[in-house]
Amino acid sequence: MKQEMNLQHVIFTQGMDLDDVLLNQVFEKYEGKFKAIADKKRIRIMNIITRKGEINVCELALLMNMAQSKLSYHLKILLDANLINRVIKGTSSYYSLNQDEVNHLLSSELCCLFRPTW
Amino acid sequence: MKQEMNLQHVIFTQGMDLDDVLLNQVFEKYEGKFKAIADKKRIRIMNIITRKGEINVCELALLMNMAQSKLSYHLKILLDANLINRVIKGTSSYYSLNQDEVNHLLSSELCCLFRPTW
DNA sequence: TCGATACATCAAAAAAGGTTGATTAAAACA
DNA sequence: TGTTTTAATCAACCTTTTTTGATGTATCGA
Repeated sequence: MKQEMNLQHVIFTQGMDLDDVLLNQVFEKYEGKFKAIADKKRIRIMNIITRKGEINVCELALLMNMAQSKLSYHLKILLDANLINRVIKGTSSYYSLNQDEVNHLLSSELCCLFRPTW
Repeated sequence: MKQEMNLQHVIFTQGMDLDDVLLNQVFEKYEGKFKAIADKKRIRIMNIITRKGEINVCELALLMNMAQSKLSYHLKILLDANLINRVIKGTSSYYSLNQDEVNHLLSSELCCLFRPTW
């Protein structure tokens, strides 16, 4: 998912000026964030995390009615996109929303879906 | 991409209360919009359209350095998600940004990428 | 009417993403 | 130390999305 600075990238960026290269990096950054959020299961996960404030995989699996491995897969995608945070306590992983990141990404209306105050 | 009101859907929504069903519809709606924008080529298309105000496929193909059929494919995805508008003039299709939709979806910072005033 | 232009659409192939069940690893506790 | 709990990871499989090159359709000008 994440674009490496590989040969293809180098070839692609030849003949582009600096502005274009920088702009392209911005596009790639947002592509990653939007890909993470572009899934109704993951939107629902974020919504539940928001309402619970903090939740572990076990409890989330029950609420989502979803197998643990599948959940871990989706949580990793959200975590890699920096949309959620993880804190490990004992054998459990507790996840919470990265409110700042979400606020900087989504419209204020949309953020309602991911705000504890409702 | 678009979820139909099929048997699976009906089974899925059994045992959920009305709030859950409605919330799920919201999640599906945003899944669609985010999927459309979760691609750096399409983000770049939107950015170019924004700066040009209005542009046809031919000119866009030159600027993007992209085959016409591929471009039509991506434009259709953005159009279906209601993120851009199309007006047909003669044999040409002119595309422009759906500013309202974008504003309701993205943070004001992010909207900068899709505002003519820069 | 006969090309030429502009664009959408199609079917097949390739690439990316998601699911599944099993395995691994680390902490907790008897 | 042996067992249980929690969650991450893996490989095989399946599904969805994207690319490709070709074809279809409508408009325009000669």
